[in-house]
Amino acid sequence: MAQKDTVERILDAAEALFAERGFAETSLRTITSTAGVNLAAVNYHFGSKKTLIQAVFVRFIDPLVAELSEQLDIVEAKDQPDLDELINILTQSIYAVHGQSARKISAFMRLLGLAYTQSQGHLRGYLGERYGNVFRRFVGLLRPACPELGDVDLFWNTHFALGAAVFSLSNYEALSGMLESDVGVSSDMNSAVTRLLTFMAAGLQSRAT
Amino acid sequence: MAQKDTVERILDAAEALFAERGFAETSLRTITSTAGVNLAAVNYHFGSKKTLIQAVFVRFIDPLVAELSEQLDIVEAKDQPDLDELINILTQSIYAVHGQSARKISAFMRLLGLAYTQSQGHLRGYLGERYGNVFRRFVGLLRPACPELGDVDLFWNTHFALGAAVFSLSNYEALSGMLESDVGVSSDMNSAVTRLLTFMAAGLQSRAT
DNA sequence: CAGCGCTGCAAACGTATGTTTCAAACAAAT
DNA sequence: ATTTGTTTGAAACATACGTTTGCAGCGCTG
Repeated sequence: MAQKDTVERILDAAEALFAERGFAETSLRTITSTAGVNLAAVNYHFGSKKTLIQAVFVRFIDPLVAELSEQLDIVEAKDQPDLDELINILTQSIYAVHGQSARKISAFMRLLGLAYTQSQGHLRGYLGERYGNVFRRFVGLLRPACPELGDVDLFWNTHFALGAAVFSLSNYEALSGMLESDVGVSSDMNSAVTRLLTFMAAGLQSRAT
Repeated sequence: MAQKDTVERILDAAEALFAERGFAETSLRTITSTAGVNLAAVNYHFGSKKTLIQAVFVRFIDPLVAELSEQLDIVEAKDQPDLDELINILTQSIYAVHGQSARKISAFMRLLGLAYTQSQGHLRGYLGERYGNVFRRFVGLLRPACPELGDVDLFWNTHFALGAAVFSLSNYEALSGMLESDVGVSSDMNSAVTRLLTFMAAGLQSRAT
């Protein structure tokens, strides 16, 4: 075929549109006309809108956890990695799979945030079941890297850090606009990510008194 | 009237439903039937769904910003407050206005998150115009409390911290469920908030090398 | 009492949504 | 070349949405 497969074109369009507007705000007609395919193609190939949403997530998370899992294999064979190494592994896995462009990373984070907030249960449960073990493996390596933290501290700090990343990067465009108008400084995403990683590392090691 | 005013009942229902499902996922019919009022009442009293959304935000942010502004008046008259004091002022203002129940705080944070993510421009612009000055006042006090940070560091760290708070508290119910099933520890929101504040304080003072 | 402004109600309007249908086009295999 | 299974296409379906309408009830004021 001269042009990409219908299934992939639908997934491409849906991924971009979901990221920028959310699930409910994105109609199948918008998706199919953006993708240049017939309306019925979604229900033919995916069954329903709900399963299309799941397919979008599977396609964009699967390679990431595969990459991350490989990196964890490598690092587990060596000495216990420290916190910076672990954060670096996570960051580099994301870059390796999804690239470094601000738009791509922003969309990635927005979808991640949607998985937590916009799901009426079905999506979060599905993703937790599918990717929970890799996540737990990562936390398992995180534990000895933060020796003074208990399991509860570690759990919360991890999600605080996740929240900082999801929120700031998924709204990166709006925030960098604010930065420009309020502080008068233009920003590039690389430096924002660097600051974010510093913030996360500092926060992750903190412990309530 | 024996029961609350129609306008208030609509706002109550809309606030709760928006918080738990988002804007697009909440229909006017659901709102009005939850509130026990007629469908047309929304358009009669508020004009449209869009302006109802704005009204919900105004009602729940206005008292908070007023309280916070008062506290900033008090603290500005004294010596320069340190970081912990400033964070404490913010936390106590939220508690003072919205109470400390997990459900209320969770709804508060979820709405705050929606204002950033789900707005197609109209809401974020509206809120920025209405509350921007108080926010800038707070950041102005934050600056001397973090003397080694430049304006750009401060801007990003502030939003990282905001993200950590919004993400973790708006998903508090789901996260505490995960904590219970994964770590086997039941959690109360107060201790989670304590940990969050520690995380935020540590992250806020961090600086990229 | 008559008139007026405000609120509540049931019903309808027009539009957009997700989904289904069924025939046509296509590719691959016999 | 014909058949078979798969994929597209245009159209329709049923439902849900935000909004508007017209009327009935109410408490006022003159």
